[in-house]
Amino acid sequence: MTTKSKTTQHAAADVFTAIAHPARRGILDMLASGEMTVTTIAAQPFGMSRPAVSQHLAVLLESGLVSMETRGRENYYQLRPENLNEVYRWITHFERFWPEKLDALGAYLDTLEDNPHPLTPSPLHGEGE
Amino acid sequence: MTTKSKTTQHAAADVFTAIAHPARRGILDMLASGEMTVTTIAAQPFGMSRPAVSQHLAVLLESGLVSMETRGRENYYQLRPENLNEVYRWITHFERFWPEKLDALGAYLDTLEDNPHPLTPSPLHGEGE
DNA sequence: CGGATTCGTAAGGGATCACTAACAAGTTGA
DNA sequence: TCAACTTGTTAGTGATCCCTTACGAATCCG
Repeated sequence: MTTKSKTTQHAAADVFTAIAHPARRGILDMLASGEMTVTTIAAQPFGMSRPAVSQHLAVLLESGLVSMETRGRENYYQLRPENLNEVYRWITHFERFWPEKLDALGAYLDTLEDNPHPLTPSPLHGEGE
Repeated sequence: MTTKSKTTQHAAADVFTAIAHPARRGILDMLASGEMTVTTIAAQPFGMSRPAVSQHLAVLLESGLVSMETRGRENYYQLRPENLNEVYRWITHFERFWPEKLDALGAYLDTLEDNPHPLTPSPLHGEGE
């Protein structure tokens, strides 16, 4: 049912907004090395407390850029780059200024969208533009 | 340049922040069809006044995503996709999850940064969905 | 069982953003 | 020169964001 107010801080799950914050990009960069817990991420010199990291992770989670898996008392966050495809698609929109090599990748990401990983809850890529 | 307080509203010229707003992306989409004036852009059903568009253009201008050229009493805004390369580069950072075709384009955009040739806007290409 | 972890979330305040209305400066054409 | 047009900018308000502190729930280990 798309619970609207889940985290009290934000209402939309826009991917562009999610990657707008440098800390959020840094978190995604870290997650590219493998799944991590909140404590591990917050241990890095991000300059903010663990709750702040947790809130950023909530934004990333709702935008679909990361996924969470609870194992014991630890929550492991994993990168979910498929949902980055919305940004990629938009940038590809300007491909007429660039080489056409982008087109091939765009098609590939297209197939990813049709056949996502079984873990992905696919939280609606609406936002018709 | 890099005058800090130029528009009173923002302080940073972050490209990620610039493309975070849907209206700003819409403006960039329009500019992909060719250079336009503020009046032409504001004439589209964006749902906001001309000053609002002007302020969004100021953000885009400072982020380097667009450039302005004053001709007579009209200001023509042109798309500057090379500066979108920062976003593209970051997304490429996750290329290990994607095909390696991205790498070639990244290098090409690198050369674009050094040699920004005049872009060739296709007037009215009918780029709709 | 009880203390130590790990974590998400509520509450609060400070900062920034986004928009509208009003104004001032520069340009065009008669 | 004067009126019309195009534009950027300022002031001001309402909303949103981001972070910290504090708290409660759940889990692991001795």
